[in-house]
Amino acid sequence: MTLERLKHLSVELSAQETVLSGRILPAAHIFQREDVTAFEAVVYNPVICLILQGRKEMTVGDQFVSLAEGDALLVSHDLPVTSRITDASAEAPYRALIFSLDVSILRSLYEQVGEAVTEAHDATSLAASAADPAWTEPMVRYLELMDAPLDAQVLGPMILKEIHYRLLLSPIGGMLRKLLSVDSHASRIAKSIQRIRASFREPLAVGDLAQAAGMSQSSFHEHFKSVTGTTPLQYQKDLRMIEARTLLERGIPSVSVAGFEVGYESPTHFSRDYSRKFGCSPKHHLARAS
Amino acid sequence: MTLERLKHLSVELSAQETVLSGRILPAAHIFQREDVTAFEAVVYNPVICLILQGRKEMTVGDQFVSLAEGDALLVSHDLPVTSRITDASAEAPYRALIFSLDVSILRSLYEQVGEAVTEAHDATSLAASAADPAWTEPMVRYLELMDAPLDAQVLGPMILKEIHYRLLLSPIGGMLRKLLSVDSHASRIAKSIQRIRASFREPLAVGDLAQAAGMSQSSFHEHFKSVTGTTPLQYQKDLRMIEARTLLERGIPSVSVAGFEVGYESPTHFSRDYSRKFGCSPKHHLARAS
DNA sequence: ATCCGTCCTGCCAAATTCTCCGACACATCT
DNA sequence: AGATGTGTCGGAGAATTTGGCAGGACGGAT
Repeated sequence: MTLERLKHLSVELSAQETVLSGRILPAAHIFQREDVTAFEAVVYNPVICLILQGRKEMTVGDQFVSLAEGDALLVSHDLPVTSRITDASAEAPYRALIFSLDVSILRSLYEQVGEAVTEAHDATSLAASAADPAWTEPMVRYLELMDAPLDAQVLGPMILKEIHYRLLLSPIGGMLRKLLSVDSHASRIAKSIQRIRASFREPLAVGDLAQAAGMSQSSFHEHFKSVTGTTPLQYQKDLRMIEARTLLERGIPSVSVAGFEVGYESPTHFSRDYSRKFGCSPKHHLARAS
Repeated sequence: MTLERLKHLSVELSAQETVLSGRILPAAHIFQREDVTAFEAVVYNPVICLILQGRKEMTVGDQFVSLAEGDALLVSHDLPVTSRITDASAEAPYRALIFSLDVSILRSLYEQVGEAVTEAHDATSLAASAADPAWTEPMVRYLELMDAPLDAQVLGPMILKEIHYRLLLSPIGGMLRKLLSVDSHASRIAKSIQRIRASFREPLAVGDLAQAAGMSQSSFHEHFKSVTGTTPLQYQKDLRMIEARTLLERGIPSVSVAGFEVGYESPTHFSRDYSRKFGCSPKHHLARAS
C-alpha cells in the first residue's frame, strides 16, 4: 500500500532533511512533533498535508476539522487557521508529509484541462479526505528521488506537475478549480484576499473590495465567507493577531507598540482582542528579555 | 460508587416508567435511545442531565460540548441547542438521567444562601463536568423512593430541594447563581430571554430589550452572548426554526404557510434560512400526509 | 510604604461591518 | 400552472468593532 511506502520514505527523508534534501526535493517537507500541542494560530499557504502518524485538529472560521492517520488536508489558498496536535509521543510522533502547492503550475494545468471538469458544489477552502492513490502514488515516486540528485533535478519537476494535476482533478480539488476558473466568484475573492494580506495594517475598506470584485456588498460577504470561512474583517484581524504574536515573542519593547505596529490605535482595545483570540493577555507572550 | 448505583436504579425506573413513576418521582426522567441520531435541534429547559451510558455531542451558539459516561450537563435556562447521540446500540443504549430544575426552588434557596457564595467568573449557560457525589448521592436517594409512594410523597420534595441546593453550590452552578442574583446582568438577560420566547413570531426590537435591561446596546449584546452563547436575533431565529420544523412534521399544509406561521413574510427567505439551519429544505420535512 | 507606569477589564457611543429579510428573476420539480 | 428552491440585490437594522475613559491590579523603582 502506498501509504506504508510513504511512511517509510518519510522516515528516511526526515533523517536526511537537515543536510541537503531541501534542495533536492524542494516541494516536500516532513513535519514532525513528539508531543501534543496547545492550539496555535498560523497562516497556511496553499499546501497538501498528509498525516502519516498521529492526529491533528483545526479550526478555521466556523468549521472544524479532525485529521487522523491517512487523512489529507488540501489548503487551497492563504488561510489563517488555528490547529493543535492531539496525538503524538516520543515513540509514535506526529508526522505529516507536506507538499507546497505552486499556483502557477496549477494555473497552467487548468488552462489545459479547461472546462472539462465537473464542478463540485460544496467546495471549501479546507478540504479533508482520505489519502487517494491517484496522488499518493506520484508522491511516492517523488520521494524516491531523494537518493538520486540528478534524477531529481530532471524528473522532480515533472512528477510535481503530475501531483498538481491529480490534485486538481481529485474530489477534494473543488476549491482549487473554483479559484483558478477565471473570473469565477472564488477567483475574484482570492484577489480580495491578496489585497487584504498586502495591507493588513491599514484600516479595511470592505466597500471598495466588494466593488473591485464586482459584487454587491451582501454578495461579497457571502462569497467571501464561503471561500475563507470567515468575514473580511475577521480575516484581517486574524492576520493582525498572528503578526502581533510573533512580534511579541520576538521581543518587541511593549504591548502597546505591538498593537500599534499591526494597526491598532488603542492599546486597550488591542489587549482585549488579543486575549479573546489567544486566551491569555499579550503581556504573557511578551518575550521575557527584560 | 454512586454512579453504578444510579445506573442500576435508572434501569429499574425505566422499566416502570410507562406505568406511574412519572407521578411518584415527577422530577426524574430516564432518556434512552438504542441508536445513534443525526443532529437535532430542540429547546432545553433548565435541567441537569447525567450520562449513564453512551455519548452525546451538542452545540449551542459557538461552543461545542462532548459528553461521555459519567459526565453531566447543567442547563441553566431555556436554550436552543443542537445535539446528537454519537454512541448507542441495542446492547448498550444511550441512557441519561434527567432532572428538571425548578427555578422557584432555586430562587428560594438562593435567598437563604445569599452572598455566601463565591462567584465563578467563567460561568456558561451550558456547564459540563464529571458527576459529583455531592449531588449524585441525593439523586440516588431520590430514585430509591420509587418503590415507596408514600415516602416519595413526603420525602421526595425534600430531597429535590437538597439536589437543587447542591447544584446551586457546586462548581458547575456558576451560571445558576448568576441568573438568580437579583438584578445581576445575567438575571436581566434572563428576563429578555423570556420576552423573546413569549413573542418570537413578532419582529424583534433589540433596542427595546437593551433599554429594558438597562444596558447600552453593546453591553446588552455582550452579556446576552455570554449567557446564551448567541445573539438575540439568532436566538429568536432558532426558536422560529424549531417551531417551523415541528409544524412541518405535524403536517402543516404547505411550506409557505409554515414560514408565515413562525413570522416570515417571504417564503423564499424562509426556505433559505431553513436549509441553512437543518441542512435540507423544508419540503423534505413536510409530513408526507398527502 | 508610596509612587508611577504599564497593562487589563468594564462600560459606553459612534462608526462600520455584517446579516437579515423581502424583492425579483429564473431554474426545477410535479 | 403552481409551489418550491437558488442566485442576486438594496436597504434596514442587528451585531461588532473601535477608541475613549475610569477604575483596579501588578510590578518595579524610589
